[in-house]
Amino acid sequence: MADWRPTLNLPKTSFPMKADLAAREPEFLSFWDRIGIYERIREARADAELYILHDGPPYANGIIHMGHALNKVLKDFVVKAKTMEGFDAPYVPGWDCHGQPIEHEIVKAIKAAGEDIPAEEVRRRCHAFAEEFIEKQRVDFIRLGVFGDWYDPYFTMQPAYEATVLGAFRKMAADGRIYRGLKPVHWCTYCETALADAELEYKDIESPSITLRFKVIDGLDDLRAKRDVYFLVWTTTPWTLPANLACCVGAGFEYDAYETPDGVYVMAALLAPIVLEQISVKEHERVGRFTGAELEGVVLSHPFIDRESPVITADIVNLEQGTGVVHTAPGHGAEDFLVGQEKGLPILSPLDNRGRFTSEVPEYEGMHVHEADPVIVEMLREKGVLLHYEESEHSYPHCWRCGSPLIFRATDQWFVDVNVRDLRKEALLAVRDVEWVPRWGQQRIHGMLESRPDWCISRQRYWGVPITALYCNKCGKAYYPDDFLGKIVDKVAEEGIEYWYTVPLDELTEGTVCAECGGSTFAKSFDVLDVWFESGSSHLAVLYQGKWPRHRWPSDMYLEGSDQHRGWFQLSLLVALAVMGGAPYRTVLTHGFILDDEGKAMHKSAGNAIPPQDIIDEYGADILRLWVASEDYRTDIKVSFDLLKQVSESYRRVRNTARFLLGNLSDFDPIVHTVPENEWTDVDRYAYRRLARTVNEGYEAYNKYEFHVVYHKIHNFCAVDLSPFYLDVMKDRLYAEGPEDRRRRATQTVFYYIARNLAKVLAPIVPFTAEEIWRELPKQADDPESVHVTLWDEFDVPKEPDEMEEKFERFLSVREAALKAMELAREEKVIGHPLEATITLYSEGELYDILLSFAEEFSTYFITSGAKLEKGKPPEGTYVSENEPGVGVVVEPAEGEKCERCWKRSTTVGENDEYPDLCARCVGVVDSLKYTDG
RNA sequence: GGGCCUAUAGCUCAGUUGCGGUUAGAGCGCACGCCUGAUAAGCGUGAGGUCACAGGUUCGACUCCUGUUAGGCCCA
Repeated sequence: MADWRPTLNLPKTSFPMKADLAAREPEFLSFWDRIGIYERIREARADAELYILHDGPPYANGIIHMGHALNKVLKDFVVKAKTMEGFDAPYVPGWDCHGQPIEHEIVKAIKAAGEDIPAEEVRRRCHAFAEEFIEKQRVDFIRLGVFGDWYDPYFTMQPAYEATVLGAFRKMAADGRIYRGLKPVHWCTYCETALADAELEYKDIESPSITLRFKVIDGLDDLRAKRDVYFLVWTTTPWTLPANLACCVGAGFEYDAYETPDGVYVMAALLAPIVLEQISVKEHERVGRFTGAELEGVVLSHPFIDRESPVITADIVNLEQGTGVVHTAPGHGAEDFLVGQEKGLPILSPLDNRGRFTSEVPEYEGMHVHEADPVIVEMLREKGVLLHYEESEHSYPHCWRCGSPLIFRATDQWFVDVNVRDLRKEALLAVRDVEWVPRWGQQRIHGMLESRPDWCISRQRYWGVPITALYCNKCGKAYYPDDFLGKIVDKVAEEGIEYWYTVPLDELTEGTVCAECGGSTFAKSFDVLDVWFESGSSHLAVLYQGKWPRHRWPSDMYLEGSDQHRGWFQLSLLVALAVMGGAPYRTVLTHGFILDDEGKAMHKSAGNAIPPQDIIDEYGADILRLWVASEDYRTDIKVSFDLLKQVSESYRRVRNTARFLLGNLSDFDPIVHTVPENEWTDVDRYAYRRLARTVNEGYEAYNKYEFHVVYHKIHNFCAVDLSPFYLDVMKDRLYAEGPEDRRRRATQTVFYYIARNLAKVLAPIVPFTAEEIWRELPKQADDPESVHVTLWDEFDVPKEPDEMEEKFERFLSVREAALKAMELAREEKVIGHPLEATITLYSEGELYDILLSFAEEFSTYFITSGAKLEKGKPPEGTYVSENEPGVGVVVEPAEGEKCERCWKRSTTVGENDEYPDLCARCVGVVDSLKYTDG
């Protein structure tokens, strides 16, 4: 029997079925590097409108995790999509370099080695540390297929950047937004230094837990008419009592007043039974009930100092323990401080650096706070205000260096006043003009801004941009006039922050006189700026400063995790409003966090983290990216190897679809063989329309940043329209007709459009695979080397499905019935392969007319050897369609013999003497090949 | 404890313009079958859902309201 295979046009391509992405992707990376893809795109879009996605800098202290990967991939989706939409979308990646975590690592290592290192060397090591991780992260980000200015990124430790940060500080100072004030910080009285949160070690300690009474001296007149009235207050830190300035109640809680033999006691209603028991009061009678809000304004007297302590409402009160009345010392607690700020309380912190009471508390002057608790408790007992005492164990912060218990102590700090020039109000307004994706982002940041206190911008650390002020040695007043700061900004721009540390003091202070006291000697400030102040200035350094060409202020988009509503989004906004008078972004897009497959947050410490590198090694960056695209990032998203496996199955479907298209284009040259649309067959037109809709809807979804919609559209197009229908049905035409058959060329034309546009619409999501498809694709004259330089093609299609589509959808529904009928026939062993069958469809009415227009191609669309349409009701016992009532399908074995070339059954097989095993069509084709092949 | 958010088949998502209306859809995976000219592919058929739970509004709720549960981010 002759082998007819050589006479068929079977698919031929070097595009492999197996992606082997882990191995192949690096080849594309070096290709992109070789052609300078980023610059290539810049050149191609030189005259295009700008679109600026400004990169939020990741912190340079570790290798990347899934959160980084998610964030950078989403950014890359936006940048690549905008680029293909026609914008010039430069992307300058950045890194956040200063700050406590890096300093902590370095200092820890120094400590472990027992070294004694000057601050200058600490900074040098921090610098090197940051550089090391920038390089590691850079390599990993590039590996993800992210395009950007990787050879010229921004770092917050670049001198120009540091100068920009100081410039922002200078501008705010000039506008009177900066002030110095007191704020409590964790303080070690032995090391005499402030500690950052990460330097705290929590240990359980025993401490006194006391309940005492504060006498009411104003308010609650009715009750006081008869008896003395007291509020019961609970605390575990008696030593902070000298700094008490208020007592807090919860506005919404209920408070009861109880008459007792010792006076009237006020406490939270819910806690009263426990408290009364504790203080051993057996006789009591409720004589009043108030809400916390009603108690605001009552004035208490301090139990042992001649001072008033007003009752105020605050949401720091809880009813888990104590009395529902909270002793409040704004100088000694973070919550107390915030309450104090809100209610306008002063800040009192009568302690010196070594933790000893100052002359502000004459009774205990010189006493160390760690000795004060028992002394104060004893005094309270003597005065008769102590109602209950016990020891209790609880978790308390200790110094990571010396291990001693810490205190909260108010210290001088630098602040940005959020009320000067209505900064906070401006922010609340600005937020309304920004597009938030998803929408609720606006509510979230608005809520945070509403309650935001002044911004404390100073830190007592080594590794950061110094607050370049002087302090008068005589009066302590800070000196930082505009011209002084201006000179320093210029120097830092050249030399970096080391300038400040190394410049001789004389050079700075020459001829300077303190405006406050006339003093002429000064000391340098060694506070550094909050790193949020630095990263919050990135828009100035990157967009405005002019170092990066083709940038402008403000940006079009900020894109970060939803935690940044409090962080970068908010602080960038404050800096931008203060310095530039507007928001630094037009759109803010936020994504959720990464969860494991059980929906639990992914943390290295929880042991459920999957490093991006593992995914790349096993599946490749395109799979990781496709996973990102498959999920709706607006909520938190899960990742697991099972999930990735699922994504890679979907990937294979799309890849194989592309491969099939490419395989059937091996003899197609678009310049020579393109067939105009008016010569296409109906199914080609329908397939092309499906392509047009998929692509247009895909671009629309890109525009709305709904990448999961793009993913599902493309996948559905491949898995519903193409593979099981158009591609399957066209095989006979492509394989068995002569190469130059006009209808075959028409289908190839559509295949070509599909493959080409599939590559384009896929490009932002799977840049490697899209490039691989593009490379295999027959080229047109002015096609660029890389798909990423191309522009998307918009398709002109009617908004609503037109008659052609509607008829086709209807036909496809009938086709389902035909397939079902064939499945039943297969079960009954009437047929095996569809080509062994012939089909008769019964229909009437309007549907008959529709089907009639498809009847000529029935056997093509059903992939059977024969098919015909009959008007009228189906005979008894025929399979009837579920979706299309009245449509019946009869499946019978096809007549004739199997053609050995095209495998269809035909009564024409055997008619030709020269080719007795071929059908008439194939005889014709083979005959014509004889002449063309010579 | 507070603010913001999430919850539809085993999995990923739709569910018709931020505003209620027949039997809640698709793909993947799974099971079974076909093919062996897309072959570590392709085709077909099928089984999977109390729309987290509980109330309420309504003629009617996946959709609106309240509460609960579970989870996330931020804060305390």
